[in-house]
Amino acid sequence: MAMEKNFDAAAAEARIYASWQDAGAFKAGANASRAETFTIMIPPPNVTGVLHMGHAFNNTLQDILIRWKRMQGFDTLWQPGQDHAGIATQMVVERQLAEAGNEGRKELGRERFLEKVWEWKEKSGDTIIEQTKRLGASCDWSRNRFTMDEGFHDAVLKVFVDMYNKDLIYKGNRLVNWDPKFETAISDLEVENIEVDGHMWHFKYPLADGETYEYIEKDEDGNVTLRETRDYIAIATTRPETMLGDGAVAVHPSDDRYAPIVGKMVHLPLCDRLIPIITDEYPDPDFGSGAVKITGAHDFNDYAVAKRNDIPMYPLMDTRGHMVDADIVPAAYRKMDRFVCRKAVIADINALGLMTHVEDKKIMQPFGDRSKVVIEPMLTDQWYVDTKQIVQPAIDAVRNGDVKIIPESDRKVYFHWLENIEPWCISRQLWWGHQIPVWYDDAGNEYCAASEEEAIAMAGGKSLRRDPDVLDTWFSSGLWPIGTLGWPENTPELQKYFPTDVLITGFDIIFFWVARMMMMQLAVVDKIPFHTVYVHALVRDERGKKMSKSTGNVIDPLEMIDEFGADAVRFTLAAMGRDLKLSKARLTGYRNFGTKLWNAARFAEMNDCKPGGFNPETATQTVNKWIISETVRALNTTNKSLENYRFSDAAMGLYAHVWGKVCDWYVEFAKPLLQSDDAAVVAETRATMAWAIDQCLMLLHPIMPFITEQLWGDIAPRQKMLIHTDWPELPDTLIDTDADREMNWVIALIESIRSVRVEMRVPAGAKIPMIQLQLDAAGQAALKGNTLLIHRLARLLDISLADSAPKDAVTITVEGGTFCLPLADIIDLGAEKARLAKAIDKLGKEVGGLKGKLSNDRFLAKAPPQVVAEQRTRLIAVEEDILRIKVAQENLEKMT
RNA sequence: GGGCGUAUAGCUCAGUGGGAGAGCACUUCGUUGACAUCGAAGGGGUCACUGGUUCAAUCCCAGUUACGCCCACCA
Repeated sequence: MAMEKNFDAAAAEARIYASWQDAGAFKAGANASRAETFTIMIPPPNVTGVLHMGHAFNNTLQDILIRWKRMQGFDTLWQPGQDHAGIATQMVVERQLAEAGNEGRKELGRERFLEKVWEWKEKSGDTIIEQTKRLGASCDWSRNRFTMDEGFHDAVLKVFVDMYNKDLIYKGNRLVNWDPKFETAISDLEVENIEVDGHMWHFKYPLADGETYEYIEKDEDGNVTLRETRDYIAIATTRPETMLGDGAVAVHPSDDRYAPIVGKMVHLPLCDRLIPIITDEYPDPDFGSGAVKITGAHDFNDYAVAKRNDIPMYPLMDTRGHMVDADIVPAAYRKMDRFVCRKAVIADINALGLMTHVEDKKIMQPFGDRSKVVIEPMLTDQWYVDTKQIVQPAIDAVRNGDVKIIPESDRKVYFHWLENIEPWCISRQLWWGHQIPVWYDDAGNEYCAASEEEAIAMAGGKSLRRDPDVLDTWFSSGLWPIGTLGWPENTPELQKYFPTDVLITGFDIIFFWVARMMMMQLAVVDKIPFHTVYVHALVRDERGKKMSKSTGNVIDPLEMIDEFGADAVRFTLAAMGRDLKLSKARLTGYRNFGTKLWNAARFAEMNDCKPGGFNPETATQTVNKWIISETVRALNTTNKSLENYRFSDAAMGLYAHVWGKVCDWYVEFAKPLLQSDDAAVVAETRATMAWAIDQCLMLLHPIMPFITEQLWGDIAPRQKMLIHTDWPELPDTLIDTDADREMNWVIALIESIRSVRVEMRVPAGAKIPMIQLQLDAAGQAALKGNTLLIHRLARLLDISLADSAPKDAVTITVEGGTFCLPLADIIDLGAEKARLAKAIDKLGKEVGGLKGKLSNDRFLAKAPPQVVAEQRTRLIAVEEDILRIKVAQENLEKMT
């Protein structure tokens, strides 16, 4: 069997993935050889979603950990699933219906619309699963769950009922963030405050009955700066249309300007209504006029003021943000859209001569994160989780270390939010979702139960109607860890895999999801949902911009997989570290890395390097002992990096090992050994080569599963697929420091020779002689043991001995010795002089620094002895090197 | 307004209280029996600025500047 020249990722990936699945390789507990479990819950993507780079990144990290632990023999479970994503999905389906020219949601009615959503879910729900598979994700798909599965649904309702019964969930009439596009309440987290260009309109509200007062403004020193008689109070607003719902004008109690008129009434323009001037701590005397119109039903601050002062609140708008058709709104404005109404109000205030001026102003405006329309505070009945009652355990668990958040800085973000938590509005006026399990009788009494039958029974057989609202999607995803494992049944899986080990997620859902899972799991089963939360950054484009469809800078992971292969995409994502700027150049580089590995394996195959039965302890050749040592180091680095979630360290460490050590040096070193006359040397080197490459495949498998699995099978018949092969366990006793030192010396010598050759413009193909001038015992041993390698890699003709350098020779210094290359015909004296001068200069600076330190008494007195010794040793080495170069310089002088 | 974070080579980023690193890009050379998706050799950095702690600071501390992000009800 001859290996292809390249790994044809496109052809191989699907086949390899299928072979894993056919073998049940991903199943919970597959390949388990120990009792310890390792569990990860996938952050469930939207069921109608498509895979984007964020998913690709997130899933890659999870898969790396799962594959690593699975190979180590842990009883692993990577639990996959999808979220029903209430608003997002309802939005998608509504858009689909509209595009297809079908009846809309309202025309269809709730039941038929939900049928459409389920149809859509069945049709498109597998898309993201198939896409996730292309990435190589080794989830246990046989356990795939959906947040609206029957069992999951039951769990969600049970939690609601339990929390309702414990008064952790209540219904309240208060101001909520209302999305006029989707016509539903949303939670604080779903509101994005964005700074926009806006205006501040300054109005006059006339005092009732034509009353006047003396308005006096003073500066900081108490000097009067303005004194006039006014028959009005000045107010300012960014939202003039809300004035129709004003219930009062508030001023600060300490504000002397308005003291004369506190308690008096003003005539609300455009409305036939008198409203009082009240005092409250809320108005800031230094801002605007210091007087604030109070619209309790349409502003969160005003709501609080109105509550405190018992000011009536007048809801002005309907669910779509249109002015209501009711007495509170003057006839002219009824049914108007809120923004149309704003213009009309401004025009009419102007016409009345009550507008003093308009100010251009940057204002913060709330937008729905999905709908992108301006959020309207609305007074409605909604269901709330009384988060303050359940938040403390979630704070404590992180505070006391039961749950680790990585990186640490995100702990602060987590604490800050939880310590200032507000009640969580969980009802949505949507149709797609878990319908709230509360029924009402005609008198309006509530019956909360897991089923209609129970509710009716509770109501004594009365006929009931169910609350039409559904739950916030995050209420159900907050139960993801226990819900997917079969809670409330005490399933074997729940007992075994819960609490889970690590949650890998983006920082953008720390509040939405992580914090809520913590609160919910602790509230429901009194256990933490996971031991560790690894929070990663957002994937950005190469200029650091957030990828978004509207910016048009989205890099589609599937296209990247098509172009570069899943392994390259995975390696790139793993290697990028915490900050994620994605570029094709890196993808190309890591695709090339796969090819490099492939070619190293081809080399091994061509040279009859067959794995099996090799015990690295038995290696005798220094070169082989050296690569074994390096392999142990690579293993240790990989383990340590992955244990600490240092994915990029793991990836880059393996890159450096495979390319920089195995391919650049070991393969080259092995070539002469493989041609040795000594059959034992050939056999050992073949075995070591095969072993070293096998180790690379095993270590790389979690990051690059496809190419490594393919090579694993191609190289030899195997007992098990690579995915289930035991992760290497190599003792540190295999690290041979003598071999290490020797090979590093050899490498340094070869590099020096090569460097001189290039600088002296020796033709790359030319073989040249080298003269050994002086060499210590260690050097002699290293040289003797590796003559063949040095000859070949430095392209030497021979090595001879001499006491002094001949004319026209270039000196090479290495630790413990001096060599020279006689280059009579080619040497460029000027270039050589410059080279030596440069080397001396560099070393001279270092000597200066070292001597400075070592002659400093305070350094000698206070620095640790070990550091002092180090510096001394180093000084000696550098000085020796300088000496050797000086000899070379003298030689050169003699020649000229 | 509050909080958090970042500043190291042209680019993207590692890193450590004691000799400044990697990948990519760049320059020169190369049909070396695995690999041109490659090889060899190079150039390139006041480690943002200022001050402090220390025998010693790119690293620790304080401040400054710039950028990024999160949270927040200034009408």
